[in-house]
Amino acid sequence: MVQPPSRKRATGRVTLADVARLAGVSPITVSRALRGERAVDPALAARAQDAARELGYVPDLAARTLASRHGTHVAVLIPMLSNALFVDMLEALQAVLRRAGYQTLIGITHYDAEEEEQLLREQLAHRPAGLMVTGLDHSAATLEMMAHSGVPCVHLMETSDGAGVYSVGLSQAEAGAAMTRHLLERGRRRIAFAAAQLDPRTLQRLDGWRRELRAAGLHDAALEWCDPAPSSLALGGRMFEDILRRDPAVDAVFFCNDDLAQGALLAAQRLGVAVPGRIAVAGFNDLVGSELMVPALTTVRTPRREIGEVGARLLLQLIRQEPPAQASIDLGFTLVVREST
Amino acid sequence: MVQPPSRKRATGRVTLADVARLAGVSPITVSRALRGERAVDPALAARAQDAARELGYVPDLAARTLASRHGTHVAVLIPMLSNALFVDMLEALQAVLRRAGYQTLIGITHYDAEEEEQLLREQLAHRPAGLMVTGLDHSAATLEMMAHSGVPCVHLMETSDGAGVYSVGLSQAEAGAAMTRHLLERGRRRIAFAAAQLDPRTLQRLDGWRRELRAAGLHDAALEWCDPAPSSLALGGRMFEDILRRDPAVDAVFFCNDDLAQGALLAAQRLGVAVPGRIAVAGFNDLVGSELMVPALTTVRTPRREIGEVGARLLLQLIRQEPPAQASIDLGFTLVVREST
DNA sequence: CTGAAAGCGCTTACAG
DNA sequence: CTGAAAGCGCTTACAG
Repeated sequence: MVQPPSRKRATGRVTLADVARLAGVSPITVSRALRGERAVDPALAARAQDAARELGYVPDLAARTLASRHGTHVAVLIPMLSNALFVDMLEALQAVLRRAGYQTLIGITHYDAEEEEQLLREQLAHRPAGLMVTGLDHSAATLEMMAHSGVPCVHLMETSDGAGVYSVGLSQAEAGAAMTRHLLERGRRRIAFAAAQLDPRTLQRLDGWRRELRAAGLHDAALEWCDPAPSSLALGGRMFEDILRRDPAVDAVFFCNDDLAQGALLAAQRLGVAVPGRIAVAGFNDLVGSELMVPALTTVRTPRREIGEVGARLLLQLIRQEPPAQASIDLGFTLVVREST
Repeated sequence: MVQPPSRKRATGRVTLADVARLAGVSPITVSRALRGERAVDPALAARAQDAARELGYVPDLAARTLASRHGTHVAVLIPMLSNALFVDMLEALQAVLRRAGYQTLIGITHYDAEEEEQLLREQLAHRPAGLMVTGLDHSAATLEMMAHSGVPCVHLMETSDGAGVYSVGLSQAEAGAAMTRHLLERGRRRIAFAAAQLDPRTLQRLDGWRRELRAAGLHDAALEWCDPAPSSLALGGRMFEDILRRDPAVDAVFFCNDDLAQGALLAAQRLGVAVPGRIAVAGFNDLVGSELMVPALTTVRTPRREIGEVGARLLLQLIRQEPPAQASIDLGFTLVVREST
C-alpha cells in the first residue's frame, strides 16, 4: 500500500490541465465549469465535466485553498466527544455543512483553555472558511486569534448580548431556574445542586438555581455540591451517596447533567432509596436513556440538534457575507417532567 | 467579525518571506529551522525562530501540503459518533497522532457504503498523509480508491490475514464464541442472540455464537433475533420484551452490543423480570455504565483505546516508510463476568 | 462567455 | 550548512 518516494517531481495525479487538454478548453474554463461558477457555455461545461469524469479527476483542495485563500472546510471546537450532547450537535451541524459543500474539522479541547488555544492555532493554519466554537468563554489569546483571523465565527450553546458576537443556544441560567421552580412547586424544600466539570454552562445553571432558592428563602451554601472532575455516571452515583449521608435532610437533588442523574438513579436502586418518594432526582440535557431509567428521569431538554443546524446555517450566511437577521439566536429549552421528581 | 472582501491580492498574512526578512536569512532556511528538518546552523535557527515568534507567524498548511504533496493530517472514517466504542477509539488515536504533529479529519459513514465512498473521495482530495478506516469490509470502489491513492491505510477493529492489508483489532468471532461458551457453562440451554445494525463485526459475533451452539447441539434459527435498525437502549428493551413473549423458553440473551443489553436490563426491571434468575443477559464491548447497571452487566471488554493507539502508531510507521513488524495486530478481548449471567 | 498571465505560500531538488 | 530557481495545482483579477 505504501508507495516508494517518487524521485521525480510530478505526482502522477490527474490535474486540471489534463482535463482541459482532453476537453479542448482552457484550465480556467474547466475550473469554472466544475465549480458551477459564473456562466460557462453549457456545451463547454458538459465537455469539461465529461473529461473530468473520464479521467477520474479529483480537485486538489490544498491548491484550491492556497489560490482562493480560504478552505472548503469549517473548523469546529467542542469540549468532549464522550458527552452525547456534543455528538448530537456535531452530527446535526455536519449534515448542514456537508450539504453546502463544506467539510468539518473537529477539535476536542477537553475543557482546557490552553488546548483550545493550540487547537485553534492549528486549525487556523488550515485556513478554514468558518469557525464554530462552544460557549462564549475563551482565553484572551483565543479571542484575539479569532478576531485577528477574520474568519467568521459562531458560538454554540449559549446566548450572547455582546455586539459582533454570533451565537446560537439557550439561556442556561433560565433553564436552571425553571427546573428549580419545578422542584419548589413539587413541595421540595431542601434542594441540592450537584455539579461536575464546572464549565461555564454548568455554572450558569448553578446561578439560575441560586436565584430561585434565594427568592424562596431556601438557599444554603451547603447545598452546593460542586466537583471539578469530569461528569460521569459513576461520579453521579458517588455524589448521590455523599449527599444522602452527609445531609439527610436534602429532599431533592438537581444534577447539572443527565449522566450524573442517571448514575444517581442507579445508585438509588442499588441502595434501596425510594425516588421520588424519599428524594427527588432531576437532570439536565435529556440525554439518551433518561426516559428509560426506572424511575424515568425528569430533566431539561436542550435543543442541541437545532443548535447545530441553526448554527451551521448562520455560519453559512456569514461566510457568504449575507447579513444575518440577528446575531444571537435563543432556541430555548423544555422542562420534561417524568417520574423521578 | 466578518471582513469585507479585500480588493487587493495580498492577504495581509505573515509569510515565510516576512520572517526571513526580519531574521536576515533566506526563506528556505526559516522553513527548515521551523520544521526542524536537516541541520541548520543553531544561531540561524534561533534567529529564525525568534523572528517567527515576534511576527506571530503561522505556516500556511495549504501551501505546505501543495508543495510537499502530502498533508499534515490523517483522515479517519468511522461509522458513528453516537456509539461510545468509536468515540473511545477516536480519542485514543487522535492523542497519538496529535503528538506526532498530525491532525485528524473525521468522516462519519453512518454504516453506509455509498457515504463512505463519497467521504473517502473528499478526504483524499485533501491529500491526507494517512488513512484509518473501520473494518475490512468496503465497496469495490472504496478499495480501489484506497489502493490507487497510495496513501498508507490502517483498518481498525478487525483482524485480517490478507497480504498488504494493515489492521489492528480483535477476532470478533472468537469473542462471540467465548461469551457463548460462558453462558453454556453457566448451564443455559436456550441462548438467544439479539443483534441490531448488522454490520460486519456484529455478524462475526453471530458466527461465533452459532459455532458454539451448533457444537453443543443447541442451535436453532429461531434463536437469532436480528434487526437492521441502529442499536440503542430503547431497541434493546423492545427486543427483550419480544423475546420473552414469543419464546418464553429462552433462558439467556446475548446482545451484540452493550447498549441493547442495558436497555434489556432496564426493561427487565420495569417488567419485574428477574435477571439472572429467570433469564441471563449478556452484552458486548463493556460500554460506559455497564458495570453500574442493576444487576451489573456481564460483557466482553474490547480494547478500543489500545486499538486506536496501536493503530495510530502503526500508521505513523507506514507514513515514515518503516516496515512494521506485522501487518495484522490482534489485541484480543476480555470476558467480564458480572451479575447478569 | 473565455483565456493568458500572475500569484497564492510553501518545499523539493539541485548546486555550491 | 545555505540558497536561487522552479514548481506544487489551482483561482483571482483583468482584459477582451
